[in-house]
Amino acid sequence: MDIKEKRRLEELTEIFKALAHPARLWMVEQLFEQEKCVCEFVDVLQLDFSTVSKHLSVLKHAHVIEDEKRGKNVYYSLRTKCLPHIIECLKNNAKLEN
Amino acid sequence: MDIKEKRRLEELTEIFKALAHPARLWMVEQLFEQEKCVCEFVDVLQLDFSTVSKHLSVLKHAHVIEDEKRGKNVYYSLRTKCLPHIIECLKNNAKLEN
DNA sequence: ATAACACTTGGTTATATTGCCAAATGAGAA
DNA sequence: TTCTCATTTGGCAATATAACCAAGTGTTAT
Repeated sequence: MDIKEKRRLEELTEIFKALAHPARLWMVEQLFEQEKCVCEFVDVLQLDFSTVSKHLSVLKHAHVIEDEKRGKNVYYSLRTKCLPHIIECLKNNAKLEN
Repeated sequence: MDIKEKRRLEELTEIFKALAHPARLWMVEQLFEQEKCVCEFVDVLQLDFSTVSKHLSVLKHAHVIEDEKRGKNVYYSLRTKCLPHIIECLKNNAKLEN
């Protein structure tokens, strides 16, 4: 396995890592429909503001979401457009297993 | 967020967690074409036999792969058939980013 | 300018993950 | 039966991740 292949795997892995947390996955799903600001997540998740912010940062670094500051708020939106489809695939797969 | 929704998120998260490691992701990709036994992975990954076995166990618990013992060997094969498609989606997405 | 607001960043502790080694298992060969 | 061979399991140390609190940043309101 060469260095380029290792890099490819690490980049892909970073996306899966970003999605591998219930709070992050939930936030990503919330963004399927429309953008949200950080405070909207904090209320529902019952996590510290800093914790939610860090989770969003992980998703942003993996290029799954992107942010835009407008006024006092930072709005996050979905960047990886195929994610709704991916989650649908996995959900259907899970059904077959039971 | 109710208990059922939490469970759904955790199950989905388990799949992403399983894929969130370079060695595991690589092994899964190797299974796109055909089944493999554990020793075939060990040689290339340069990891301990026990380590590879544990990685495969994680993927198996997430229902991403399945195993079948035949003779002296254990053969692993892909169970989540949509994975090649999913990885293709993410790869294309990454391209747009650069 | 100063205060309030919506975040982000730094630091710390608790918990989870990963890797190796050594020992256990289970099937086929001798 | 006893001996390999292929793999799994248990245990431990190193590293990574996740949560909170406190402090910092940048923007808007007063």
